[in-house]
Amino acid sequence: MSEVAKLAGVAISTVSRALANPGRVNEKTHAKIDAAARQLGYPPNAMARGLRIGKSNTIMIVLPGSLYYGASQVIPQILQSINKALIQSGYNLMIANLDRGAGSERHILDLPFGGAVRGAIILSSKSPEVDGRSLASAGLPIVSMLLDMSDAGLPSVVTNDHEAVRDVTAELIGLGHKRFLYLARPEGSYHDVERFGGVLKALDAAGMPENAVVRSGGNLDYQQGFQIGLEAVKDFVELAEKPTAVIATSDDMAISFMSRVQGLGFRIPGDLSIVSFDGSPVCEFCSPPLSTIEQPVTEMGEAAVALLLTCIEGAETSIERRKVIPSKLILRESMARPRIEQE
Amino acid sequence: MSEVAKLAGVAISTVSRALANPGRVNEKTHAKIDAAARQLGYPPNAMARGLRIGKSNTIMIVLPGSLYYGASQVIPQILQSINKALIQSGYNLMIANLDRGAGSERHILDLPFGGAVRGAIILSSKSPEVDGRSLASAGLPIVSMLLDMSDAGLPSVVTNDHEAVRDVTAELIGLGHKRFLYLARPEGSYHDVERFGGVLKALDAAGMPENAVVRSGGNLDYQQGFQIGLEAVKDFVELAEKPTAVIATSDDMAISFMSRVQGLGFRIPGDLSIVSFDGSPVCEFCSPPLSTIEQPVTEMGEAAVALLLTCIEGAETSIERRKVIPSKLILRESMARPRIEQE
DNA sequence: TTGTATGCGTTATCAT
DNA sequence: ATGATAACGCATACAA
Repeated sequence: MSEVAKLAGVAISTVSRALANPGRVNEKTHAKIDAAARQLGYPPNAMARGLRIGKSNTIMIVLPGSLYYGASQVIPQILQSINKALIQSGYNLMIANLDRGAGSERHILDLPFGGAVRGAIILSSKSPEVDGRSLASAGLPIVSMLLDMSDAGLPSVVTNDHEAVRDVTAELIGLGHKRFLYLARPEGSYHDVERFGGVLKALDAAGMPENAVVRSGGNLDYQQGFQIGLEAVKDFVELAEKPTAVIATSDDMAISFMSRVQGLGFRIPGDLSIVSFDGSPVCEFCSPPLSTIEQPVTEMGEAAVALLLTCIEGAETSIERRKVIPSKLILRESMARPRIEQE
Repeated sequence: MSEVAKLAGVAISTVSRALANPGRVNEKTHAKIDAAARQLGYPPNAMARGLRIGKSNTIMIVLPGSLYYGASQVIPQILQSINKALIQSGYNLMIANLDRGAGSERHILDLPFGGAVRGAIILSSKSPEVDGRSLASAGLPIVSMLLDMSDAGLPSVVTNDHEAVRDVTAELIGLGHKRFLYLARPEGSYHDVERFGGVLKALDAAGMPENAVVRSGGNLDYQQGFQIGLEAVKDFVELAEKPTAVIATSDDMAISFMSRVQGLGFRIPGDLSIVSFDGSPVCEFCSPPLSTIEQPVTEMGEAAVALLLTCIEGAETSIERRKVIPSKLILRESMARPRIEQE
């Protein structure tokens, strides 16, 4: 910077002003400085700037390991939309994986406490915590995504999990289905509560009993979606009264379930209708093409960034605590009327 | 840090030494300093440290937009393995998307030139370049991954694209196949050259003519894998002499091709054998289960990190220019003998 | 082994 | 509107 100042014939502080505050410097000198900077190929030093102003321009995304598996595109799409939105506002994106073991938690916490990051987008219900330090205690703006953590004080961006599942269940009921198999996420998790609640709501609205739906997979703490689908097939074959519709809470579960259950001779959608959650592009090419509830992850990513930047840039106005972006049901051949009317 | 020094009753420089160079300080004082630091919850400031030593501890991964789509898990798996390996060595991972438009290129270049990153892992053949600045000219250690850029002077981590495709083609020939359809990546790209070269090599070795294989999809510059598969179906139906085997260069292409072509009444593997590339977990649940060449992306990520850190930490020894990690052919039902012997 | 002092590149405060 | 200067938090050369 001092070289730029020398070449432009001004003081170093003037250069700083010209490059940072576009308004506070004479137009002519500004032009001279710009020219000098370009000529010298002057690159502003991010760390010096960060040290001086006490703030970084890096945002951290906290991803649980469980999100990394499967055919859905949530991780790539989210990363892409978030990064794009951040760059437009002059921020960078840093990845923080929340794996098992204190090592990753410590690393995640070192980032904000070391002043390296300015804000965080978190996609996990459990926030890292070690040695009494937590993400929240770092005094860092945090936005939750996918999961509603607004009760814990975190602005959240979610989709309408409950209503979407309720609606598709109602749709299945309307088609004539009376017994359901529900492939669950870990029991008690946000998504499990919301989505299974949607099933129960629809049953209730139709005057059907809660035991019209059988759960599978929810007792497993952490695993691949494909595995849940395979386990669910075992549960399915043991059921005396076979469900005619399956509601899966991820495309992976649905895909492995469908594949295996077809191998056992069950016809889809003849014997069994299936609908799942996520909206992976690959669902279109399953046989039969799989109905799925598409999560608008791109929009959710953009909304999360917008919310986070609002927190960071400290708009006086009270920030939104919870933003819901509706999902979209994509109907395909895997859903139909049950072939055999029950009872 | 000064507070820690005061509490421990030592000078600030001693604290610095104790925390950075574990050897150069008395054991007793070290303990005192550690205690004081813990008591105060002292977090070292990453930016101040970076400014002082002139180096950052952040690594950048440059991802082309084209990698983001599809059912394969390359992006998540690579990110996970790279990040894990980096953390173990005390580095952080920053994402840089190489999208179309100069905006993203400029942003990518600002990172190294601004001193924000210490090294880069690049998964694209075209390195960003704007205003005469390029990634290479930033004087930054760079490692290429997936693509062999060792000719351009970049240490590279790749899989054995050529040999893997050659071998699987030979396997198909051994099964009795005589005509092939090849679903290509963008023509002339590294992967296209390597993999299609493998097909030709196998044909040659079997004394078969080059026109035993028909290419599809390579004329398209940039698009989703699924789309290539759909286009290929159009090409396929127009062929007078139908191939009996399809070699796809991504699972996405294979999945959409297989889905559509089955819809037209072709039987797999009866009428048509299919093998693809990537090793996505979802292939196991296709109907029929899809043979695929599994890219060892996790090991490749780890190797890329190891290579990059070698460059950074400047081992005197000459660094490896090209590391090949072999892929693994996963044979499933989509490959079989052709039902109808030709001619 | 430990303390003192300087500088990394930038921004902000205070003069001019 | 611009220039001089201090300070951000840390690491190191040097002195003790």
